[in-house]
Amino acid sequence: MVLDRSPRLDVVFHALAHPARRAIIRQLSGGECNLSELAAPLKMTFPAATKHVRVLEHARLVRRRVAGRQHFCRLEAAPLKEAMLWTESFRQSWEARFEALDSLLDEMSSEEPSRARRR
Amino acid sequence: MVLDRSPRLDVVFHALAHPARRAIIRQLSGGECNLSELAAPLKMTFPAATKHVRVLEHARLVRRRVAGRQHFCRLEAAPLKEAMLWTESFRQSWEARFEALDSLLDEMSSEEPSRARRR
DNA sequence: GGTATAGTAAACCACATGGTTTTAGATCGA
DNA sequence: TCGATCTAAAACCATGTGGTTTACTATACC
Repeated sequence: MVLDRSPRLDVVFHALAHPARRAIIRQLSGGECNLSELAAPLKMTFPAATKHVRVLEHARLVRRRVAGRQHFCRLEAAPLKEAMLWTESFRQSWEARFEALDSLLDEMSSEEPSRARRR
Repeated sequence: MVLDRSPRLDVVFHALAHPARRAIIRQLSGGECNLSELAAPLKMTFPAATKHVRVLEHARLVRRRVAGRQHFCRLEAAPLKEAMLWTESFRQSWEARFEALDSLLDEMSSEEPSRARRR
């Protein structure tokens, strides 16, 4: 059972609530990147971008590996899974309204992984 | 395809990032409630609680129906579905790390709806 | 009509968030 | 060693968030 009163869910959902952080997650889903690579596509200064990475780390959605002067980041799926479980816990009571979800997910699953990427 | 740069995802994830608002959603998953019923279990003043309801309305997660002096609220599944679709868009690239999710979801689906409620 | 009830609105407060600029430190390569 | 590169850290600022108290409006009930 996933509890509503969960500080972890607080920070995970908050981390997902900013487009720049979702873009970072999207980019990291293609593989490890260092901070400069992550900051480059974002329309903000480097310090601002690294602050967003810190928020993602705090939510344990991103893990950092230091190699010399470069800091490589990679995704961590577990917290996202926890967030999905919370959402999924309503499936029973919302079954009728969720009826179209399964077919949509099936569509996406049948797509090529590369087609599922954006930009 | 679900875009990272989506104001709707911003407000939906932000709405989900507070335990009081998740508790409201949880309560509404059991059926329509008026504002007093929603505010009662929350450890805050009534105006604070109704502000949270407004945030949920702004995210279109909650719809309001006015009947006399009472305002009844009910859940709206669509935005939550959109949030789940964004998360699901990583399933392909994270397949290995998501491997345990399906079985967990199956477990939950086999539970009674009433057992899936909390508190 | 008068009173209790359901909810709104506004003013206010402390603190968090998201951004900037500037300064500084560590490491790599020539 | 020296300069370029990668990142951190700090100070600062505007705005947003989450909460309160107080005052008000509108509806229901006796």
